[in-house]
Amino acid sequence: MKEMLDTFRALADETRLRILKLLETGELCVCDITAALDMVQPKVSFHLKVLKNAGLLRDKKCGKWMHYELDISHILKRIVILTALEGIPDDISKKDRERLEYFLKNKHEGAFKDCVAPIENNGKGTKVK
Amino acid sequence: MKEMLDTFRALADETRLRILKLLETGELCVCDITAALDMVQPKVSFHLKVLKNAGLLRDKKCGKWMHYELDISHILKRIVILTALEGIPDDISKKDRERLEYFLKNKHEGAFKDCVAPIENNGKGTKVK
DNA sequence: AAATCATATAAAATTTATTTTATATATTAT
DNA sequence: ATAATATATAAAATAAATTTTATATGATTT
Repeated sequence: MKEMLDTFRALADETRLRILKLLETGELCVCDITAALDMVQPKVSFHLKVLKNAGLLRDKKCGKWMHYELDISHILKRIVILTALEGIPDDISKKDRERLEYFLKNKHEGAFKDCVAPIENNGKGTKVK
Repeated sequence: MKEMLDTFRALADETRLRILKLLETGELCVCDITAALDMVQPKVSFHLKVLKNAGLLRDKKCGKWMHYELDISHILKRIVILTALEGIPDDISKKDRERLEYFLKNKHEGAFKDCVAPIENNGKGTKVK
């Protein structure tokens, strides 16, 4: 039951649903998401951590950036995620995506160049070194 | 998004998942659920209200009893409910059901005799008279 | 090597959710 | 009519989650 609860708790927040929606089309770094949602960075990091601990996201280090992406390894989680994404109306997620596109245009080049292997998630929010 | 969030928030609680699991096999009154979960009645009423406001339950008055049952009218909700129920391990829900069976055996007869039509749910927790 | 950038985390402040306790209302039983 | 039962709700107490603010760490650029 614990894992189930973590999943539902992770999905029970507007900010986190918006993050999942943004990641629908592929991985993004924290600053991308921060720009898209127009929020302060520690807040975004907090929510990313909740999603990661629930097993809904995976992260990987890319130079000084940390990339996050959906983890749809379990069919159960996938159903829940898709159900969640289905319910997000266009007017909110559209604005998020517009801010993201604008940010990406002005973003310094050289990003994405030296990504390392995904960091394993031990389910407790602490990285395995 | 509001409705989606209400649904996930409603599912993000162990007590409420246990209630949904109990209602899987049919409607029950508040005292049945209270006995099964071994909790105080106002607590159970509180959680029933959360579930009802999220549109996951319907209620109907049966004499002095108030019966609650799953509302699986929307396919989306149904998927989420089923996903939730799937994840509840047997050892917890089995105990709940044992207490329920015991309570039902000793319950005064005459229940279920004069149920009235389901009370309409306006989505805000207040009954439509 | 110093400055800058991206991110995480810790602590405090705030908000939201849950639980408890007491009580009110309606229904049924005596 | 009175007592007992089933439930809801309100208020207070408690607990949990979120947000803010400040700061630390590691990577990159200059």
